[in-house]
Amino acid sequence: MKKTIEEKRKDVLEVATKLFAEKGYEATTMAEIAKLANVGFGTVATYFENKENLLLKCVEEPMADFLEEVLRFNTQPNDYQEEIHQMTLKHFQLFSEKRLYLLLLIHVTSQWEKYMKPYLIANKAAREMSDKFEQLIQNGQREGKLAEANANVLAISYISLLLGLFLSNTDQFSESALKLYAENATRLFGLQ
Amino acid sequence: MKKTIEEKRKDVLEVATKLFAEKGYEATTMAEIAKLANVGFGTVATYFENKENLLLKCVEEPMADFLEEVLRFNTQPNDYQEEIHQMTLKHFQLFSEKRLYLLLLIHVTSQWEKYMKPYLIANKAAREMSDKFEQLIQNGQREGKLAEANANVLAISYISLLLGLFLSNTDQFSESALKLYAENATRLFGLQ
Amino acid sequence: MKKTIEEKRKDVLEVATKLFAEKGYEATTMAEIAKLANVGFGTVATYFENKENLLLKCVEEPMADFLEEVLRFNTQPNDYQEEIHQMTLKHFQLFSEKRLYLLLLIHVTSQWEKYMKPYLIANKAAREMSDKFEQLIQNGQREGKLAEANANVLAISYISLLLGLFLSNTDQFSESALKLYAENATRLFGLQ
Amino acid sequence: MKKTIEEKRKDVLEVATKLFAEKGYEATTMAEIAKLANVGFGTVATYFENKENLLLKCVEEPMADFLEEVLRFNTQPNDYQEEIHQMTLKHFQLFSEKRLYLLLLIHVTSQWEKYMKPYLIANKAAREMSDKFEQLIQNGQREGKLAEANANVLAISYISLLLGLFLSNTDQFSESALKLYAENATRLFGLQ
DNA sequence: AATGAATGAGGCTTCATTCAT
DNA sequence: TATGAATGAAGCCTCATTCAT
Repeated sequence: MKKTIEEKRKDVLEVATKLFAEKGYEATTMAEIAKLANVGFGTVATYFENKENLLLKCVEEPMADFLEEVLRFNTQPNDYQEEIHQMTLKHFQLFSEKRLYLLLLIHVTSQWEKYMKPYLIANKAAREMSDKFEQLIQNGQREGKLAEANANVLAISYISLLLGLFLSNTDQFSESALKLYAENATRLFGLQ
Repeated sequence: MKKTIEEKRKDVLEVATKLFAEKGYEATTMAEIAKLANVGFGTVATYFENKENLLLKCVEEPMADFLEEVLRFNTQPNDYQEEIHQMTLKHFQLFSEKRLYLLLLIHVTSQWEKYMKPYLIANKAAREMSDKFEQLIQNGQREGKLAEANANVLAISYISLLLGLFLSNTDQFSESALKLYAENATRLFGLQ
Repeated sequence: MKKTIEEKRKDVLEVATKLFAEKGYEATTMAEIAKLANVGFGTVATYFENKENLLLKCVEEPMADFLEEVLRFNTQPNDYQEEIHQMTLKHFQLFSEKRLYLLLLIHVTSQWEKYMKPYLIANKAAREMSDKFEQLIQNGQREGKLAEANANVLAISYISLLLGLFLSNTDQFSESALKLYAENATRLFGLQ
Repeated sequence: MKKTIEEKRKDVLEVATKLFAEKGYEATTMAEIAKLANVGFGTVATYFENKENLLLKCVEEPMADFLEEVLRFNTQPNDYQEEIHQMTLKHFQLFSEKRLYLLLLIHVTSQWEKYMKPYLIANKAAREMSDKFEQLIQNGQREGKLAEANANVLAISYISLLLGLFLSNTDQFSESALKLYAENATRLFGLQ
């Protein structure tokens, strides 16, 4: 039973993302990607032109869905406590699930001069997140529901906490552990 | 005026740390390190045997001092509010100052299978930090001064926030910005 | 008109054998082999993995045919005089023709600790030769046709004479010279 | 108790000869020689200028004594049988003892284009040996004591047998084994 | 005289890319 | 369209040599 082109292309992207994230871009070879994706290694070149472009696609293509999920919260909820609880839990679950993708984003970010195009994509997304968090925070502060901290600082701290947690821990978190971390994070916002 | 061996060795270590952190281990060439450190490139090999060992020394040698500074806080202070305020400010300043070193630690951690020896060093340090933070938190909780969260979760969240902040932001923070972030972080502990 | 893979592989092996034999393994560069074999120098790596393995193949692959030719004599002939005359002539011609291969064998033998795998192959062949010569000698002695020397000593002396002649003389022997040396060697066996 | 310069120089030469012979010229490092000779490695350069010249001295200096010993036989003896018996035994003992030196000579001979100067020395010696053997043989033939073979062929065969034996056998021969081989070799001359 | 720190040329190897099938 | 044989650029490392002490 042969796979469609679209399926094979996706296999390659997934394998590449995993390897780029775990071993780094330079240390990952095209041959290794091809092998783990069960395609001939000329095929990878056919699909993605070259290695650099493959990295770009690894960063680019999942971004829309990822960002959409991250930003799926209400900046003017009736109940800030409830909204933020749900949001943090969602984020911790999502970031845990997409850990490899985040690792990849950090890689391209920390070497932004080399990976300019992927970096710009990652950076734009980070700003969008930060902006929407700020809105939520400012709205909550205006209604006296959230701590009176600098909204930008708080937003960036929140993102940093999320990233730092999944980047510096190599092993998976259980569902219950994620819940604990999510609840803990709400304190940043001045809740509880 | 010639530099001593010790000075040149230190130059090499500093340059290597910077490049490994910014560009990644694989993407950094020995020739580049040598050039920026103003030594012939056989000299790097003379000092450090090989690239892998150079990485190890970059991680290993600064660790003792770094760890000592990070752990320089009192786990049973009279005034928890004051102690934690000072501690967080100290940590944000220190992590900002040692940003490159932290980047390097994250690199080896995120690819721990490849960089086993450096990873073990980084990991041991992380556990020591986490342990001492936990002690502080548990003591504070026993006296009713800190939030009743799981101490381990809180400690790891605090470290994650610190790491995440300096890893995902490529530019320097001003002294006043650091102060804001530090104060903001105290909320994690349930202060203010 | 393009060469087949098999032809190119053989070209590389021949060039490598020649250079390894004439200049020594260490002094021969992969680039030199590739150039003389008219292939790109990555190609040599594609065919043979690495230099060490190339040496192994140079020793290994021609051995079966070579050994078969060397051992093509009758250990119980009717006419020992005739058989040994023909055998020695054959051997001197063969060793002259395969001079480069023999040089290579001596190289790996004289540095056996470094070239373990090729050495074992060469050594096994040497023992097979020696064994079959001994049989011939013992049979001839039993029938009173050959000198009453220690058979093992005689066999090894014969091989040594063959090897020594072609190793220590850098230039080619003419057909008539070979005949002279061959006849001369029969005296070792106590003939004539 | 410090060694004299002359003693240290000799140590270096001996170590170098051993290593050049066993591992080959290219595979032997100056550092290794210096270490085994218990001198600093700049010292080797001070004594011998450079590696190439060290090789030359390894070949050159022992040659006079060696040649003198090899040529110490009478080309017009009263008893050819006796003289040749004694000569062969002497040669087999000497070549066994100087096996490393002979290996070295073969090395430089088989790569004569690279090691021109050492090669010329070795070659000149070989011709001197061959010439004196020829004289002995021709004299013996004239008196009807030796086989009527081509004297040059016989001389070269004899040298070849000696060289081949010690080059292709990696292990030491016992005194009694040497005696067997020596006696066996006399048959080449038509004795016994 | 003796040493070894510093150096960079050159080799082996890896690997992204090209191209003919 | 999919493949992998062929290629050579570039990196790490080894090591002979130089030179200041």
